[in-house]
Amino acid sequence: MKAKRDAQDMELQILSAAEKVFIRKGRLNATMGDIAKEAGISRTSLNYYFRSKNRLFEGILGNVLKSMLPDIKSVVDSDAPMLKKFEGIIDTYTRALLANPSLPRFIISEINLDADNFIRAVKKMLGAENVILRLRAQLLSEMKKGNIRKVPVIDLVTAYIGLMAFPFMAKNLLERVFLENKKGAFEAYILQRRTLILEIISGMLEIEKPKKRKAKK
Amino acid sequence: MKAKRDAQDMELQILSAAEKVFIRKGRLNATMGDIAKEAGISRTSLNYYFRSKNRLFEGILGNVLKSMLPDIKSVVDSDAPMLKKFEGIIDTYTRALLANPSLPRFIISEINLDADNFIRAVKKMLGAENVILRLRAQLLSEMKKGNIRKVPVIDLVTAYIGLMAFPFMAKNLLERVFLENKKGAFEAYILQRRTLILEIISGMLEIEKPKKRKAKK
DNA sequence: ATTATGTTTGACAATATCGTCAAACATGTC
DNA sequence: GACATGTTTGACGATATTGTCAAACATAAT
Repeated sequence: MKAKRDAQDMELQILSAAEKVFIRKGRLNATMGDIAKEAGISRTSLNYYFRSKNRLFEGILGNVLKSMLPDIKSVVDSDAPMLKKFEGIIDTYTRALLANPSLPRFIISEINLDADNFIRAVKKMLGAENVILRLRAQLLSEMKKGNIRKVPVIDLVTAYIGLMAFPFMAKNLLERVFLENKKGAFEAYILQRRTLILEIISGMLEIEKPKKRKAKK
Repeated sequence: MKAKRDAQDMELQILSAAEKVFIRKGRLNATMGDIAKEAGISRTSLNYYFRSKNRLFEGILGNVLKSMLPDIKSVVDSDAPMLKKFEGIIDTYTRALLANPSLPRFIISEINLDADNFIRAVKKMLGAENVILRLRAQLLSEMKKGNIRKVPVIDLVTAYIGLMAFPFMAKNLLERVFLENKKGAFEAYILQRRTLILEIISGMLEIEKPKKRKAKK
């Protein structure tokens, strides 16, 4: 028979192209033509490998989630203090997002198209040894021990992701309004920003009482 | 002639419907059919009022930006201390976003479709008495006076908007993962969250030195 | 009632995209 | 070389969307 090797290569090539296009334009806006062009084949040939757009999307969803969940195992499972872990996590995600700046937008778009499917896929990806759950358990344990302040996990999650992801979603705006369209300025800002994020997370977890502030009814 | 009244009403009705649909589904994904249905008229009739989808979109862009820039003039121009102002701004935006939860997603989508047009439209909307610039000037002045810490404005902007907008973009996810799909839980969380955001912004602006933290090369 | 003006609609052509098919093509195997 | 198997492509029909037109409709002024 013909080169089975080539076929596998082509599949990978297509998946890679599809990943790029899907992430860049979103599931609905990306067309099979776009993907075929990106992969350097005809649209019909693309359909030969993946009978439909949905099939193709299913095919890449796992890969995309993998880049969304970079490897933070070693950090989480280390015995460094919690804040050191966050430093490592922030570093890892910063690198992952710089390599894939459209990822946050893609994920938000997917969450709003089909949240259930998204959650299912993430759970499947995390598998049995769920790093996120482990991190959560560590946080709760440290809170109980009084080593860090008791903060609702949802607050940590929304603060961390919001701070981390927002600049990427608004990249085009930030570059124009604050960074004078200078090449490399965005990456520099993102790298520099790690300190800010870490400080904010630290502030949330610090054991000292929050400043006096009257609750608002 | 025929009722000019009705025509104006219909235009408003259409603009309102278009606003809803555009914000909900984004500019590209919203179809003229969707909007016509939402407005309760035929698609052809919609084309009678707005010759094309782009015209219609231009028509609503101003309105949308208005809800994106709620009235914070009274707060900014008051002589309250800076942190009090932020409290007011956070309150105002919380209300605006709860009334329009899809707005952040829409804006991010627009920024990525045509950032220049977006910026142009915002500037036009803000006009001569640009509240945002005034707030910025106040911030810089207070920093100079030493009343608040010297923080790059871009850091304040990305932190504030990221913290403010992210939960709305991930609403579907948060409701499922953290809020057990309880009705009203999201709104309650958002309201409660104002305190967290204010604390973080306060932390950024507080005059005391940032905690010891070695810069990362 | 007739007319003029403004409004609504169904039908149409143009375009874009999707998924399928049969035919052409390439490359190993005999 | 002939065949079989895997790959690529052009062409097609189906569907969705857009913008336009002429015809139907409604209402106010005469």
